[in-house]
Amino acid sequence: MDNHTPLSCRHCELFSNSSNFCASLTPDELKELNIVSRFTKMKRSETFNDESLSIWPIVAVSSGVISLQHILEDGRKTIAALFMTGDIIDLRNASHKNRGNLISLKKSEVCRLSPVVFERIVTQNPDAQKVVWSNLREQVNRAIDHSVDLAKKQAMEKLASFIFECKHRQSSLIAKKQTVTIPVRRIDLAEYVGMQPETLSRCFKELEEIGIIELKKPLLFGDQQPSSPS
Amino acid sequence: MDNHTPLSCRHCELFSNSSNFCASLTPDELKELNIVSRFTKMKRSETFNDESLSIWPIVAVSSGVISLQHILEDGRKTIAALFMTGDIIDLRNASHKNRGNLISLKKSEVCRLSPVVFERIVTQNPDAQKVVWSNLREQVNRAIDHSVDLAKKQAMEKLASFIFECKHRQSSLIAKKQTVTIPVRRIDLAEYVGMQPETLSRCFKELEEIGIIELKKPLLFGDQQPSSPS
DNA sequence: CGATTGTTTGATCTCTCTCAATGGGCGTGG
DNA sequence: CCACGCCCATTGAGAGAGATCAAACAATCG
Repeated sequence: MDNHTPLSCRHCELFSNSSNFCASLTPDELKELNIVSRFTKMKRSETFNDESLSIWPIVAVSSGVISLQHILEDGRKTIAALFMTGDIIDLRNASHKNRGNLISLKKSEVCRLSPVVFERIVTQNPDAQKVVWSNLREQVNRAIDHSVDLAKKQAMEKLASFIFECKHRQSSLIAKKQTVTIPVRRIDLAEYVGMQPETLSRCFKELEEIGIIELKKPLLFGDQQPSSPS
Repeated sequence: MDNHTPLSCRHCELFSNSSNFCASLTPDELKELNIVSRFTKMKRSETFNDESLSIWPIVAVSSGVISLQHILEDGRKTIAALFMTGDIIDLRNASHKNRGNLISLKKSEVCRLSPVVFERIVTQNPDAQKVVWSNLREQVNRAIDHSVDLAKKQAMEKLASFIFECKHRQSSLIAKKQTVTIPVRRIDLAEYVGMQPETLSRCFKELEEIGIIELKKPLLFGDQQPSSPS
């Protein structure tokens, strides 16, 4: 029965989780899309090059974290958005000027989709359309919420917001435990929330001293148990 | 020949400008949508109330500026996004917690659309679908760009970015002149770019002293002639 | 196991926020 | 149409939060 499923899709989160795009496709559509797509594993700091993006401007994130980075003239870097499992990155509109770079922040799996077939399927299949649109609106909301966080003056508030953003994104996957995994490095987090790594470190330290959170030892992609501030 | 066009649509920007949503509809679709929609004029600081938004979570902006404001517990206000002519605000996903308030920043005209009919038309009509989808992606990009601007440390850079954002949004409408109209008040602008009105005022002053820009006298919704910094 | 990269801590500086006060524009009401 | 009042914009002086610089420590990767 599973013979219809393309090999590279069998273990993919996007296919096996019903709320994701590929799970909403018919077997034929899935097969059709699979043929013109490229399933790719990425290491940390691996970047999508521009030629690849002009051919495949649509990227579905299967696992890991993909960042959209903007690099300013003077070398400052900013992580404008974070994409995680289930997100469909659509860079077709952004083609004009500095759209930024797509860079993986850890080991990730992505599927680069053919825009032609993708668009046809979305037009044909109402279920797929719903999923894509819902995800896109989700991205708008997240980006707007992120703007609000960045506009907030206090560094501590930004960090708290980020922790809750992580919790919110993970709540659908994991059971409701008091642990939040921060899936990126301190430096990346700092660039995402628009502050310096040093300041971020001080905030973590302060939160831990007050007793609001507790940091796991390995600290690399560490976990935390926050109660509810703000 | 124009008898098929609903009265309230005849002079609406969304109908008369081909790049907008209503212009992509068939006469029948337009009529159908018009019946279940509410064309509304809004004054400055007028707010969409929650009941209205739960019935009509989709708002098309015909003219003016609509802001999405988030109010924090301690009273600080943040303008998270600005919507202008052609934008289709879709708040269906945002229903969970604090989605913020939709507030008009000047005299505006909006059309509140029925989600049911809207969704059906978008599913049926590929042209309409393209327009809506494109606008949604545009909103994602704008929100992301805005995040980048907010993350930038320098106040001057934020202001410069905003001026160019205005220019970019107006370029499709007006001829290429060196004038940019800032469609909102100083206070609103300050809340949008995440700084204080005082700081903003100082930035304008400095830009003018350097000779980069020139402010029109009436200053209310004033114009400016920027050359190209950054 | 060494080299490299990331994280933390400390001290100093600077930009922006805050508070306060003045002046100008616009809308309201006469 | 004019006068009043309110809100917004501007300017100034002071303080605080975060940025920056520098260096030690921890962790990862080959």
